[in-house]
Amino acid sequence: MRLTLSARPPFALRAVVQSHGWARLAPFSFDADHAVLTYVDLLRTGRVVEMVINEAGDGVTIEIEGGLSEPERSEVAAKVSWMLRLEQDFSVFYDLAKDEPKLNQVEEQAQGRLLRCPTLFEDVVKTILTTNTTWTGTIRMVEALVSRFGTPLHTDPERHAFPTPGQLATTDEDMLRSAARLGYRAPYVLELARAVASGALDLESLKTSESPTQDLRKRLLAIKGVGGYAAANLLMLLGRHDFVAIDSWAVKLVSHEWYGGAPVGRAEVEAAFERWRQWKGLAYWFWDWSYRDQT
DNA sequence: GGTAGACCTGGACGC
DNA sequence: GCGTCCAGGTCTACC
Repeated sequence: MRLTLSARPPFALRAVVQSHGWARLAPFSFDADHAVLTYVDLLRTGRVVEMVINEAGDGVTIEIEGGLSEPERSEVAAKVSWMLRLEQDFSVFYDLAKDEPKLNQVEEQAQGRLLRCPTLFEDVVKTILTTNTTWTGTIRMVEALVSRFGTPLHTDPERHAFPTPGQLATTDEDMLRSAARLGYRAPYVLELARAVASGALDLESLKTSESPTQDLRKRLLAIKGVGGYAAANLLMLLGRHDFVAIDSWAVKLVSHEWYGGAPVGRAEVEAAFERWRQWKGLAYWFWDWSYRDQT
């Protein structure tokens, strides 16, 4: 079965996929040669499907093996639209970026959309697994979580959907430490999964919340394992770009760009992008750091 | 509000 | 092959 979805222009699937590393984390995969994004998902009906997403016309097509019921079609369309931010409008950011040489490429290259997972739960777990580790460590931990706890794809049992909060809630800390090698992050992921599974934490409601960004930030910071860096990243995924996700790399880049390599702190990173106000997160994200491979 | 130390893993390095 | 050191954010305890 094939679904077709249109996107608000400008749109480029490759730009969304390459916006950050999520496409390299299971159950995503990306065929760079053919620009095909795939994602294995557990639908509400209990069926596991592989979404094969291609750019086509002014949007994307989604191919799924076999037929889909009408509720399943609606669910797939809504999830892909959310994951790729097909409807998001970046025109204000593009107008601001036109006069900045380090950002004037963003509209032409259709940058602005950041790939995200279908649930905020999955985005939060993955973000926690990016903290205090290397990128290869994150890939390894996510792969272990998915393969060990996720529901397998019927047509390819080697591939699995991302585990639901309920699936993770029934495990224990020792299992997360030994089977997925999450280390000290294990209790954070377990506590989050149990809170969401029990209904004590309605994480998904944040996706449509109209609360001020500061309020959303406070709610994210209340999650164990989510600090300033993780909260800023998650706000970006929620479409709120008011904060820069300051990690050691951000500090290094800002030091090199504005301070001649001298040591700087969080305040200097914030100050460097202050003029971009509600777009400062995106301005940092898509700043032309082309010299960085030399740093 | 600011700071120090612990948390855990894997990679780099020296022997 | 083994041991040591280090990088990576967040939490807790303490001032």
